[in-house]
Amino acid sequence: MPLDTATAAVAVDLVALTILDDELCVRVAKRQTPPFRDHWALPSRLISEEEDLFATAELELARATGLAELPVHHIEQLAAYGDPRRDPRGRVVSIAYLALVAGASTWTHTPSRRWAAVSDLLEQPAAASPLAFDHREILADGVARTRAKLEYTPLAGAFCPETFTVSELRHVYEVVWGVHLDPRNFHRKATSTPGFLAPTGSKTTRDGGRPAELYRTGDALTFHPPLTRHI
Amino acid sequence: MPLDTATAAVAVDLVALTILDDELCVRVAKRQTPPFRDHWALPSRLISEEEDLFATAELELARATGLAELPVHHIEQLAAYGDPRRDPRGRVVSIAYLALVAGASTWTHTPSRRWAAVSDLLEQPAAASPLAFDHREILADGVARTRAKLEYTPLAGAFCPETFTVSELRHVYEVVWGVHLDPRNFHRKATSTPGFLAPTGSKTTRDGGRPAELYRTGDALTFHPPLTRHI
DNA sequence: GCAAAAGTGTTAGAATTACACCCATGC
DNA sequence: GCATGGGTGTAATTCTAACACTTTTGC
Repeated sequence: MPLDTATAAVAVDLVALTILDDELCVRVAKRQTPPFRDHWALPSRLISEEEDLFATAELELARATGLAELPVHHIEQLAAYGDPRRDPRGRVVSIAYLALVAGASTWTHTPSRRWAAVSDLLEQPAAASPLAFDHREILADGVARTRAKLEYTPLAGAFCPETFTVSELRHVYEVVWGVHLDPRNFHRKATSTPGFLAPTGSKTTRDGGRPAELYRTGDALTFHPPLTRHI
Repeated sequence: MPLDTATAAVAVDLVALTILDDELCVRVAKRQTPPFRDHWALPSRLISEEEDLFATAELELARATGLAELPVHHIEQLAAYGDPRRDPRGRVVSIAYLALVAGASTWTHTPSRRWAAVSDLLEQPAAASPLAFDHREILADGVARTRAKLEYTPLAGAFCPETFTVSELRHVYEVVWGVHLDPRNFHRKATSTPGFLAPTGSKTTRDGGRPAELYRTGDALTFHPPLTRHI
């Protein structure tokens, strides 16, 4: 089996999500060159000889967000996309990574890079998508994965600063799932699920009203029974 | 961005699972050539110019099982593996696919291809694994995915023939999860969860005792609340 | 009849849901 | 005081878990 046959360009594409102004947003870059010139695209980089896929995704996250220091974040592999015609220039297999980041803000916006509302990008049918290549499908997969994992993992904390209140965490769920959750029942569920939250002992009044306990993300990988987003 | 830079060999690796003699088994092939000569390896094929990743996995499943006609099965993408040193011959990025198949049997065994018990392959520590490359890790990921998806999808049916009884389905859960389930509660849960089972109207006595209803896999993609494997 | 597996009923406990209600701060 | 959000109590309902019991076949 000679290894110089059947090669392809291999890229890492990034679905970097954050929450901005009560909206789930994704980092996109405007394409400067054909194909899909002036369309928005997910941040992407070809793999180098030394880096593994995960490291490549970390590097691209740092570059794409344009922040000197990466904020709290979570990265995991999403899926591989390898349709022979997904890039008109040739065979490109992309490994998509899903990143959830906190601390994004609109002042990282430039004419060619921004946080775009996911709902705006996905509402168009695939044929009229403002996104280049198959990036609409990749984004949809990333959003679906995120919605699902909030049910049974403490991942929502990745959208919050280092320490956060139960309401701030609930707000993440409400934005990502697009639902309203009962604050009292959510509080009880979050604080009583082992490994969901780690108490810090501090409090804050930044949300107004009575001071709220501050937590860190807990160490559970998954929990049972899960939270439910189904009514 | 010239596309002829940074290419890699791209392969599809297959974690094909089945249930044989009350054991979860995976299809493996003995390597005839270095590296890892005489080790077992997951079925694998380099992508061709025309096929997409899913089609490549289907082709490899047909080849690896050696069956003229593929039995009932389910295939989904598992993950991509791209460590630069995972193959000593050069950079190979593998997209692993997970296949669950029914109707496997020991008469497809040859000296170089067989269904091997997953427990035997995973019980050794990684350093002493009988599996080549990073295939132990890929197999472990595939088994973990399978165990998880049995909780909230009707996927267990993919291990059964076209039509099957509730006990046969329960047997799949017991083997894959390595637990004992109460037949009466399982029966109630399976038959009352919408989309889990589709009645056929037929019965069978092949398991002995009172005739049992035969079902097909239902059309639900996921269900809530899930089955639980936690005690 | 007897063994074996299918399937139903029942009950205690756990989890979810929908609220009423009190608490601690800023103004 | 009063508005605001934080947090606890509680009762109705639903889900789970354990197991007694009945049904329908083969032998």
